[in-house]
Amino acid sequence: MSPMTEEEIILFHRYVCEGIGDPKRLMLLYLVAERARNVTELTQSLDIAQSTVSHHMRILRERGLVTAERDGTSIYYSLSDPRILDAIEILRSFVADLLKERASIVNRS
Amino acid sequence: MSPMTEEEIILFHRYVCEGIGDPKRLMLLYLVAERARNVTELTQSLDIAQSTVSHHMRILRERGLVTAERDGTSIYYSLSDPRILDAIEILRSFVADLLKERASIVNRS
DNA sequence: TATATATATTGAAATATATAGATGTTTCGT
DNA sequence: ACGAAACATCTATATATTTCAATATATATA
Repeated sequence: MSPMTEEEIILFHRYVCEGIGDPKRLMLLYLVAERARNVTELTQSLDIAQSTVSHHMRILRERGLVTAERDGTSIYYSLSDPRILDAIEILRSFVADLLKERASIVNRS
Repeated sequence: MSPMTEEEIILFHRYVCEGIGDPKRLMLLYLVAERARNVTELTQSLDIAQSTVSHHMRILRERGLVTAERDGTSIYYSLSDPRILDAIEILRSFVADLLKERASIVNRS
């Protein structure tokens, strides 16, 4: 739990935070974490333009969060490392508790 | 590890991703995770305008990532939940491995 | 109550990001 | 080699975000 240097922070931000820094990309990460999916499938799941999906997948790929594998004309994306979802799940439990807490504060008034 | 609904993704993004979505805020999180610090201390540590620190702390506070406690004219911020750093540390190890791997690929050429 | 200190808020400028449409590239089948 | 399908890239636009300076607010002290 040693503090990050400023340089490490910059890298961490670029690789991880920018990666998960958009709701659409989070959904894409969950979709490819479930199983490898190609761009067409992802486009259909999210109801956004194909070029937008490609753009997001490029960001995820450049940052090492997903891996791409070609099969014919399709490109299948997968989650590159289980730790990504592990961490997201921890934060997810935090948010769940936080929202519960905030809801109870509202109801108490 | 159940998939998030779209609504949960939106909330998760708002609370966590937007929170850690800036390098300066990441540094601020690490600083207040170490020990409670007031705005003046944080401003000196980061070499940015005081109003900018206040702005970032507001974002962290609104999203429940830090808690604020007044002591006289000062306001001391602390990390609100250890899980936040736990998750960041997991992702940090992922990024460390990723960079090692990419460095070795570069050197191999 | 007046002054100083600490923090928050507002407003404006610069920068970054998401998105879609159009077009380019790659691969496969014919 | 040609056409179709899948994906990537480019360009432009709309929107969001970061930042600082100026100002406001809150607290303590003389």
